[in-house]
Amino acid sequence: MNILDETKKQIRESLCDAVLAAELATYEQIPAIILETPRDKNHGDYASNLAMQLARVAKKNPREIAEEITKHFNKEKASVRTLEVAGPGFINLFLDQRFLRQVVPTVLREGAAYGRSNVGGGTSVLVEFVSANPTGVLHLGHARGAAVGDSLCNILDMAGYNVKREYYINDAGNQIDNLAKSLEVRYLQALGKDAALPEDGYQGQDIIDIANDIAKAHGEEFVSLSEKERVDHFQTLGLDHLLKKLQADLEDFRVSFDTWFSESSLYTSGKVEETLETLRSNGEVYEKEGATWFQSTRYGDDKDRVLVKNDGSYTYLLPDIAYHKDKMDRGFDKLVDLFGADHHGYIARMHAAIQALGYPKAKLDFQVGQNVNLFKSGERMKMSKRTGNAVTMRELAEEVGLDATRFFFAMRSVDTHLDFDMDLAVEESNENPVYYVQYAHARVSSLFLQAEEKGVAYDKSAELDLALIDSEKAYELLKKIGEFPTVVAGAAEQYAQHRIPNYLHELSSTFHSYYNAERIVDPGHPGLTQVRLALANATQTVLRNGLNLIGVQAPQKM
RNA sequence: GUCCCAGUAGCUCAGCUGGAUAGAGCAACAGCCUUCUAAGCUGUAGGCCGCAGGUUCGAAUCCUGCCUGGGACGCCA
Repeated sequence: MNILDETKKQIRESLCDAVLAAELATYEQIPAIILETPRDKNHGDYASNLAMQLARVAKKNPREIAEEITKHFNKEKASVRTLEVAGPGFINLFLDQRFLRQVVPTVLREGAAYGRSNVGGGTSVLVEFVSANPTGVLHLGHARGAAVGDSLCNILDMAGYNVKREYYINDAGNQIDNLAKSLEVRYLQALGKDAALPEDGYQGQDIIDIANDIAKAHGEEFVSLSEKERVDHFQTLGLDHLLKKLQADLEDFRVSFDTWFSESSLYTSGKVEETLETLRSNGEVYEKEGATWFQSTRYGDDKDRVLVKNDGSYTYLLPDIAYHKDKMDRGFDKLVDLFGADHHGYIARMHAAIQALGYPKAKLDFQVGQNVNLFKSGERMKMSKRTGNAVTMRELAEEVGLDATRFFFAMRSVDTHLDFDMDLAVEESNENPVYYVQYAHARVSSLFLQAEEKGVAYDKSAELDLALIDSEKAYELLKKIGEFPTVVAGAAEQYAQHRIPNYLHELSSTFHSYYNAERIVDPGHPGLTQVRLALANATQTVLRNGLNLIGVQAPQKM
């Protein structure tokens, strides 16, 4: 429990007590008390609309009610300095801000753990994200998914959820066969033999590179194998290579997964069959026109879906259902799927599927990342996987910088379309908000150096005279720092990772303002210097903790 | 035609599940460095919150209908 939340809770209780004392309503009649943070400082630190909500019950006008509540309110207990009745009946509460000073020792004590809360209550969550087809390159959309998903997981973790990250590998089906065949052809070509790429084969240079490597290492070793053996072999080799590359790309993007789940393992373990049988015995499927259909319309889908085609093979949906069944059976309290807008039609059918299997719909949440458009030299870059023309995740990070890329993706709500202007990000990089936040962090480090040079080095174990903190700017900063755990908790509950960058920007702004208003390192006043450095240190800790959540570095120097 | 997302300052976006005079960054304008990092600070200007109804004490926020832009609607994945 953090200081701000505790104070708010205390205020709510005091308001409740005041209503009862004034005999305005019974306990049962009192609604959930909402404390707003007014935009305008003249309206206090918090404002409550309680009087307006009680107008009906008490049969009095809201202003009158507000006056009554104010009269019976216990100010000392709730750290409230004054109360005012304003507007149509708002009760504005002005805090005795001195309680905020406790934020400093709290942050210094908790350090990297400051911001943790237990709103998650240990709920286990499996977040699946990226899950790009291994035969393609990670492009912009995946970069967004990777940045958002990873940030979200970090946030969930800090808010007391038990998080696991998973990548679902589509290593079964046509695309992989195709990969194997393409690789085989390139291998034969590398050996100077005559072979033609299948019509829908993979054109990419990476396939050629892999084939050349294999040819170099193994020579003609595989030529004598039967075609089937050869293709199988190339499938394993190719996949292995692609996965390693994928993993490396993601690691370099500061994203790592707890599990890499193989689609083909669902076939070998018999889980695909098993899922189909379960659906069948639950009476959720029927046969029509030689195919097997899942009656997803029962659960609100637009139309029924084919699971087994009339040639006997499975559609992508069946293994995907089996995959979600497997995830459910692994005992997670919650599953989160994060993917691109092009798969949004998938939501209804997957929700239908898990219900048909007997799991509650609410256990599976979806986050849909809207499209990313890349602009370069004022022109929109067309995305194309096949021609290899798209800007890849790696290229983007290299050109723009990893910190800026991650911050940029994290700062936008996932469900908005995103225009990524590379020229702006590269050429005018100092205008990127990430630098503003990092600068605040580096500035604090610089303060410590200054203090040392001037003989008033920051002493972490020094006794702090917190009473020396007593300015409006300092209180604003303290309040902002105090909000951090609540911001993290809210971001977790709403899957709103973008609130973290926004918060960090606000915190930085508050700090820069404080920095300009008060001289922190002042050799003439060692005690004051210590307190102010402690406040700066607390700020820096929060900046660092927040940047960690979104995978951005916190530099000591810029 | 159906479904999803978006529409808020010139541009890019916030707006904490319904609150008071709608915010930030960039761009524009005016100030602030012999003193801790000017990648900073202070101030000014800039708005029919797509449009029209509805719900109520109160709507950018919730409901309905339209308009515009993006995406999805396969026995592809």
